[in-house]
Amino acid sequence: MGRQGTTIQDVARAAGVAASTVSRYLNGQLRVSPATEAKVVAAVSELGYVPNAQARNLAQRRSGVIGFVVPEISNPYFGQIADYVVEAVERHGLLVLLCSTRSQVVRQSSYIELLASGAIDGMLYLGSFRSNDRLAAAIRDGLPVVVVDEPITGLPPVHTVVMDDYAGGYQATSYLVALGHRRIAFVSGPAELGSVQERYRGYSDALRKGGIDPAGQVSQSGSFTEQFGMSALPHLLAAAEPPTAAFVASDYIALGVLSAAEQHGIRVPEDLSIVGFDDIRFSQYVRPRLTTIRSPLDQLAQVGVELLFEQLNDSAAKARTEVLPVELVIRESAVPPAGDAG
Amino acid sequence: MGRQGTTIQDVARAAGVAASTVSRYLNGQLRVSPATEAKVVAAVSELGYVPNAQARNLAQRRSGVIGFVVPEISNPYFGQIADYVVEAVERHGLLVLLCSTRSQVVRQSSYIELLASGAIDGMLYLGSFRSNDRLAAAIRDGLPVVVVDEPITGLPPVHTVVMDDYAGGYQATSYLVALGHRRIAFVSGPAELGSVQERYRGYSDALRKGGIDPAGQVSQSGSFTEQFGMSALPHLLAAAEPPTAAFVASDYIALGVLSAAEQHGIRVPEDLSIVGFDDIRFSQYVRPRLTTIRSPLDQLAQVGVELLFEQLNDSAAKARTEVLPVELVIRESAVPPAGDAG
DNA sequence: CTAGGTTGCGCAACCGATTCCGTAACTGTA
DNA sequence: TACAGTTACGGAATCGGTTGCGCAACCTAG
Repeated sequence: MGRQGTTIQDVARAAGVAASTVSRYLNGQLRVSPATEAKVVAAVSELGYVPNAQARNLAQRRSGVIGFVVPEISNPYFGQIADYVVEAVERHGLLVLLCSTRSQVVRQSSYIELLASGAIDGMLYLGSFRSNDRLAAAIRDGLPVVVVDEPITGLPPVHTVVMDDYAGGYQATSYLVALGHRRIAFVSGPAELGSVQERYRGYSDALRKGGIDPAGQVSQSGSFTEQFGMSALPHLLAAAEPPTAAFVASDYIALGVLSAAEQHGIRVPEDLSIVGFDDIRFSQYVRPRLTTIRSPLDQLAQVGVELLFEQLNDSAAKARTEVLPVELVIRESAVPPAGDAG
Repeated sequence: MGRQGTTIQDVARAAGVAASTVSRYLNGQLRVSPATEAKVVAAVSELGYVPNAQARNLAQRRSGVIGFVVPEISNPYFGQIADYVVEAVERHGLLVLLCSTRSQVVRQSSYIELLASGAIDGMLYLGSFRSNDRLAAAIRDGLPVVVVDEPITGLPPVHTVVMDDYAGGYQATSYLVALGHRRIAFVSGPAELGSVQERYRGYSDALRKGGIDPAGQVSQSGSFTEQFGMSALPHLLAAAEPPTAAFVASDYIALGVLSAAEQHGIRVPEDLSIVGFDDIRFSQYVRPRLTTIRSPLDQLAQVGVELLFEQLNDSAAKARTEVLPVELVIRESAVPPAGDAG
């Protein structure tokens, strides 16, 4: 596999031709005589020659590989996006290298540096931090980059693809308001994230539209984990007037809330209605099945990859932002409040 | 970021020294005079120099990167392993590049070739096929490889880490037998996989130990998906004497079975007891909570990485196989059969 | 039969680092 | 003061490919 040093020179020697001939023939840039072709083919297969990708990349200044940086590949939400990205990129004939930074800035920077220093032709970036200097530097140096799912600040203009978090928040909350709820909690991930803020804006606007003051509602923000969901529920219950519904802007958190509710003897949806966000794969397997906002992960990946290739082909393309529509999926976890005809 | 050609030569020129001096200084292999140091440091930071990884790898014949090839990164089971691998490798100071082949042989080969041709120092491989020629070739060429989770045939001797699938099958089935079940179905993934076969062996032996003939039981094999689980349930019910329990050797499949059971009006565990396999993150959020076999993913990753570094440090180390113990986790999805005192 | 245009292929420079080898300047000892 | 032993650094080869340029040998047309 090229590791033990079967080089193009070895092949050339074995075939009795020049290395340049082997190279050009292998890259289809040269028609050779049948005799030469036979000798080269024989030498290649006999020696088991595979070109060294590093050397090729170095000489060609391209690699045929796209990098995708992601906070935590074990999170199925990101994992799903990753596979969609892989699929979309491979349709273009390139390969994808995935980097899981496990949400550590220092790792993020290491991986960005690794990828940006010649290993890839372009990068998709999904970050869980507001900004990243290394990323900014890579973009300034001309690396084609598309930011997906979570907007990043402090960057040169860059293609961006995000979900319509505002609309999602608005739809979810409007639905609860329409069911008759007046005390609707907001539970979500890190408050500093742009996506969380947008969901909250949507939530607030929907509340106001229904004549409800957002300021009077209980609101919790933490991390996108079941654990946080479990710890958030008691805070909701502790309110003077506990909410009858919650917009839990992440299905993972919602899973935790569901689990904690059962432990606390709170029935969902009878005592507490819940609308989630993302429609992860498992939302339809929990009981009650989760009413949630569906984020189009496949589109996120596809559009992101398209924008990246656009940039690859025309590096002067000016940066733009695509906002993907989301959709309310009605299942069983939200109903009219108790004592209400709905 | 090295993309627009800030080379070590540029730095050398700006600092008024030779490229070799810059290189040695940057790699800490040379003490330089304070004056030189100052000039180099200034030049590096002013030009924003970052070494080209390809060139470095080429010259050093090492990359500081480990590759991990996985069938489907969107599958949280694999995603979880991936993050554990990343963590373990990073403790050694190296980085990890992930490749999701989406279970296609041709992709697998592409990625193996990409990685093996100089991009990485070693590889962890998790395959969903019985064998892979490219992998075999890479190993023969001296690439350090550790096979994890699923044994692969047709390979040169290679370090391998797997779960104790046999013991898992045995424990799960013994538990059901002990509860009083006599008709216990077996449902699992691709029959050609070694892990599935081992689980079946454990299942059969436990049955025989309980005086039950495995041949008389209904058995279904398909893919590791919820969909397959949903389609498998009707086949169990169609039997002349439907089973009162099922050993579903994958939690994903079990989720599907659970879902289908509800649609068919079958109560779990009252009408049908279920024991799963893997203890995925969501097994505790479904209702009933899944009784299952816990696979130690963290250990799988750790041991795999240790074996890999062992090989990296001593390429003559002889291949060995580690089998990791699994554990029965008792929750709610399995109870004694109806009309039985237990 | 020769001028001009292919076709097939080799030579050598180059991609951007690392590293072996060598040398000038400096330091310490006799 | 001369000599050996550092110390600081430069030159050039090398890693394994790609590619611009050039040159025979062959083919076609006049």
